[in-house]
Parts: sequence; C-alpha cells; structure tokens
Amino acid sequence: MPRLSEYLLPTEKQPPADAEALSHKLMVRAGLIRQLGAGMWTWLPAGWRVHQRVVAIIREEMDAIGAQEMLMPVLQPAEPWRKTGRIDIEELFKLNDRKGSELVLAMTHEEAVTTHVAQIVRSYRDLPLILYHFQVKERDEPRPRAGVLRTREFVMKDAYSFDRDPAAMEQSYELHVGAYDRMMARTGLRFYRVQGDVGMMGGVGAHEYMAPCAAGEDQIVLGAGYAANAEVALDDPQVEHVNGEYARGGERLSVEPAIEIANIFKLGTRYSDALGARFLDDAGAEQPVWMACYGIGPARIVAAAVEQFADEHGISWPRALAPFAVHLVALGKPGTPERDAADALYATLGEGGVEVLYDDRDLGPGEKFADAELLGCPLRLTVGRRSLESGEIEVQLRRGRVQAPGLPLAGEPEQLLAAVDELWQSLP
RNA sequence: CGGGGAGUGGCGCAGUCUGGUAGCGCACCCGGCUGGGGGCCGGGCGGUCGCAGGUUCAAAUCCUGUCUCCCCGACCA
Repeated sequence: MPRLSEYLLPTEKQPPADAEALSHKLMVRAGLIRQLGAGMWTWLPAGWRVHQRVVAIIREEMDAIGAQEMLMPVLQPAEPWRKTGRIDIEELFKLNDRKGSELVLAMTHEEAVTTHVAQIVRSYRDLPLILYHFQVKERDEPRPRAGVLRTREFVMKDAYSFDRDPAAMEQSYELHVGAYDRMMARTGLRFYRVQGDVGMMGGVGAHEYMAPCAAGEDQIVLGAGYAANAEVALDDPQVEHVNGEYARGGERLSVEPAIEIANIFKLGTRYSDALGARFLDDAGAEQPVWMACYGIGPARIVAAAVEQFADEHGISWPRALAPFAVHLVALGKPGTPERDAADALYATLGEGGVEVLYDDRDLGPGEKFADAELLGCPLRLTVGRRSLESGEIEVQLRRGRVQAPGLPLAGEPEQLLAAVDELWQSLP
C-alpha cells in the first residue's frame, strides 16, 4: 500500500479555470484524473483504483448471472456497420488504413458480437448465451463536457444476450435487471431505474439507471412508485404536464437532474437479421436470434458518486468505491516517537490487509488534513504527539467529518484490526 | 452546427485598450525555523506570451490567418 511521499497524487488547491461541474473540479483537484484533450481523460493511479472498484462490482454481478467475459476490438472493419445501417451515425469515428480499407472505431459492440454469434451459434442448444466485456468506446461527441461525465473515449461494460425467442429474451433481460439493481445498490449511489428511450440502438424496450445529481444532463420525473425519464414521461398518457410541472393521478411529481449511468435495451432481431445470426430450433426450422444489450459506464458512476456525496472540503466516497479504506496521517518529523508510532501502525494495517494510504510527507498538518479530506477516503487515522500523550489513534469519519472515538495505540494488532474492520462495516 | 468566452512558467492570474524586450500568488529547488488545520525567514530554478505570417527601429500588446480549450444551446448507446 502506497506511501504518499512516493505516490502520484497531484492535488491542487484551485480547480481548473474552465471547470464547471463539481465532479470535474474535485476529481482534478484530488489528483484522480487529468485532461489530455477535449473529451479525452487520463485516469491517474488513485482515480483508476476507484474506477476499478466499480469494474470489480460489475464483474461479480455479471458473472453471478452466468455471463461470460471476453474482449472485442475497438478498431473494426466498416462492413458490418454498413449492414446494420449504423455506418451513417455522425458520432461514429471512421478511418482508413494504409491500404485504403474502411475502418471504424466502435461506439458499442453489437456489430462485432453479433458477427461472431452468427458464425458460431448454429443450434438452439447453443442458447441462451450472455457475453460481455469491458472495453473502450469511441464517440465523436459534438460537445464533450463536465470532466469525465461526457467524453469521446470511455470504458463501458457492455453485455449482450442471445436467445431463441422473445420470451427467452425477456428472461435474460429480467436477469440483467436483477444484476443491475444489485450492482447499483452495491456502489452506494442514490439511483433510480426508469423507463428509457430506445434511441439509436433501435429495439423494443429499454430501462435507464439514473443517478440524481446537479451536473446531470437528463431530467427524471419522480413520484410515489413512479420514476421516468422526462422525455418518456411526456409520452405517458397518465402523466399530465402543464407549465413545466408534472402530475400523475393527482399527485405532483418532482423533477430532478440526473446522470444516466447505465442503460439496457431489448434489441429483438434488428442486429441478428442484419448480420445473419440464425439458428435451427428443435423442429429444425431456421430462426433469428433474439438479442438484448446492457451497458454501464464506470466513469459516470465514479463521477456521480463524487457529485452526490461531496461537501465543501472535497470528496466523500461511499466505502464500496473509495480508493483506500484508510488515509493514515503521520504528524511530526521523521525520527520522532510520534512518527515511529505512525510507521508501526502503517505496517500493522498493511499486514492486516487494510487498504491504507500513508501520508508520510514532510508537510504541515493543515496540508495533510486538507488533502485527506479532498481525496475522501472514508476513514482518516491520525498519529501525532497528542496520540502519544493520550495513547489513542485519532479517528475521523470522512462523511460528515465526524470525530469518532479513538483507537488504542499500543493494543494488540488483532484487536486493532478488528476495531478498524468494525468501524469500516458501519460506514455508508 | 449556432451563440458566448479563453489561450502568458506545473496551477491560478495581471500586463494587451495606450507597442519599448515579461510580472504576481501558489507550487518547485537549496538552507534554516516551525510542527494538530494549507506556517515563517533567506536564497534560487523555470516562460520562443498557442501557432504561422504581416506592420514597425521595436510586438504578449496592432493586423490577417489558423489551431486548441471551456460554457450555453442543438445533439446524445
């Protein structure tokens, strides 16, 4: 586990001059991300840890419903995109290689996965099938914005289900609704699952997962037992819409801005028809494969978490996403007894499997505390001269900046680790 | 694509109107002090002022072109 004196965490006192969105400002200030160009972002080590936390949650829930992870290329031949008609989408990056062959940079992977399934799947015995990968998506966005919220390149987990008929597709879809509900809950975010637009994917039904926050680009309409994308609510005959106000069955609905963090679609046979994905059913008749697709953007989940839980001092991660569980602050110069005590605690935590970031830099307490609160790890432990006097490690809970009872400095490692774990389990 | 704004050291800015050879805060390096909320003193390093061309004795500053970035809108799996 890293020592801050050796770790690349470039924190800034001031946000970038051109940043507007809270998550944009804080993620740059906290040293999580850096910009390379419009809509092009680098994840620095601490930021990437958060990103990979989200990835791990998604992977576990996908694997739990029997989905199989794989990897498909971003650089693709144009031909399948011509067959599905998506070659004309303006957001699609198109290029030629040195021989003049037409290529695209994939914005999603329906064309690729369906091409493979068309070749591989021959029989109803090969179905159902759920395939997924985490892969970069490329989109020539007209206007990238708000840091990592809307970029031209981003990692998406996209999954595709392949079934023998509409009823089986519905089953796969429901399986994903369950998995998505669970992964969203595990991130610790506030979220809603709403009826979605079908959009450029084409298809027969969709849901979106929306995380309410100020920087959101979408509007969601909410009431008791009702949640919908504002665009969809307009088409709902049960919803009245007057002067920007929404009502349903006499109940006034609230409207909140939100980020779309995931998106699932019933595709039907649109792609399998275009790319020839067919199989023989148990009666020997040729049938099209029924498809659905399931996308989720880890970067947006990270940004949404920043937006939802930040305060005036910085980020406050839900524990499921925090880059480190513990931010250990050592006060006092190297060679002092208090520093020795901090070093010992760092070793104990590390050996106990606690994910700890150790601030061993030669800086004043103010800067260390400020950086810790900016980065937002759920637990901050401080060891300084006072700890030696009181015999206690100082504990601050990042959420709410609450001072918790101190932990014994000289106790048995097992007891200390158990106490830290108990604290950890109690956090949001 | 329409509208608005901005490019000056790693970050945030002043200087541009009125041309005279680049400055401030932070950060960074060296030395010292300090050591529980971004502390202090002293000494330093670092910038072809986005790029190209033009005007001029002289251009960060004026002119022309161009690139890039941000915000609002349109768009958005």
